[in-house]
Amino acid sequence: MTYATDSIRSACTGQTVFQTPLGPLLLARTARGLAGAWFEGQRHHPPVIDAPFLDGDPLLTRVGEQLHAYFDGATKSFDVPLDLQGTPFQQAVWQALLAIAPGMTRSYGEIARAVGRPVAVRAVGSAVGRNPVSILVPCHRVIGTDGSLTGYAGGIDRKVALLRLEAARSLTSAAALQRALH
Amino acid sequence: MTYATDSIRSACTGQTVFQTPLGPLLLARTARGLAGAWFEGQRHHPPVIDAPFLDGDPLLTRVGEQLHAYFDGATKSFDVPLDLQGTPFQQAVWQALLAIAPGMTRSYGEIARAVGRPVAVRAVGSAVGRNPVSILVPCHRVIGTDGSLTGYAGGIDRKVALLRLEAARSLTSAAALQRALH
DNA sequence: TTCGACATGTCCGAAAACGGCGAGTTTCCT
DNA sequence: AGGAAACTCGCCGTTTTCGGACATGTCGAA
Repeated sequence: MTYATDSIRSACTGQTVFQTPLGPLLLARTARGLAGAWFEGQRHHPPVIDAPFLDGDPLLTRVGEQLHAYFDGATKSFDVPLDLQGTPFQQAVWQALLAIAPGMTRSYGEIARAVGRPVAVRAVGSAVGRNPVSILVPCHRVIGTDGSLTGYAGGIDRKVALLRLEAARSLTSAAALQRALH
Repeated sequence: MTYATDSIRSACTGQTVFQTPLGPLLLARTARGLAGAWFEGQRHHPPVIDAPFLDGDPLLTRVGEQLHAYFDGATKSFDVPLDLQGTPFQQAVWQALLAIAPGMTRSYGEIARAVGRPVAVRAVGSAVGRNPVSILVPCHRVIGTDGSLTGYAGGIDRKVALLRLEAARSLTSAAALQRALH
């Protein structure tokens, strides 16, 4: 059975679209928490979510508010229950992402070591790329060891924008930004 | 005793040939309705029909008119009494075919489930292939689950032509056409 | 009577392909 | 000499693809 993609599609109980400065963001929830946040046209974006569009859903509304504050620069952290659907390995990786503080970055190798699979670097790359909840699970804070941005399911441009927004100040990310901006 | 073929051959009271854009179509009737419509050289085409060739038969004439309208794109549905000779299983399958609306397609598995024999998929394939009344009983609207056209007693080309004529718009049939046309 | 051939679909295991990497080497510039 | 870019290759979880086995009704041929 296919883990993430299919199980998300069927488990969701509601969805809505939130407008961000980086384009529309599709939010999807399950009974237990936020399960998806994909940019329009994002890679690995589920084609369809089998769930009704909700306008006044408390959880989704709260996510919207926090996203608003985030893009305003008022805050950099989120506080909503997440329901991340994925394989055990993916879960571990995504949890590791949640431990990266705003303004900081980690390399794929560091994440690999953090989850106890020091050599599974490339697999970490895959898992990071399949993060179902953009922004809140900060997959954009993972960059190459040499500081290159390497990739982002929503497009490198959005990755740059998010890192700039968080005013990343660590040495590596400074170098990364420099590279990304030429 | 052999079911369909023989019983059709002997029960028929008249026949005629109708010219279509896809080649000559042999029409055969019984006392109760249209019993056969085979393309030239079609698989399972009865070698000979023991019935006189009729020119002015009301039923056959009516079928001809409706076929004319069908190939002109003026209509996609037919309204003539059918007398389908076959086993109970075949009857059930052919009835299921009649329930497929023009422009839609079904998979062999869906038909199998529709007749209450979810695992008799392969038998459904046989039964569909032995449909005695081409076009009016829309066996051309049955395709593989993966969208492949798989087969047609009158030749895949004719199946493609019929589906195109009906401007099938469902996703599966779109994929099917794409495959068929390479 | 028996047997084989069909206009398929599902399930399962195996194998191959595919990445949001990184370390090491080579190449090609000052 | 140095050092940055280009290239190679191994790493690994996940996904996709592929092949085989099985189930089913009917008909024609041995």
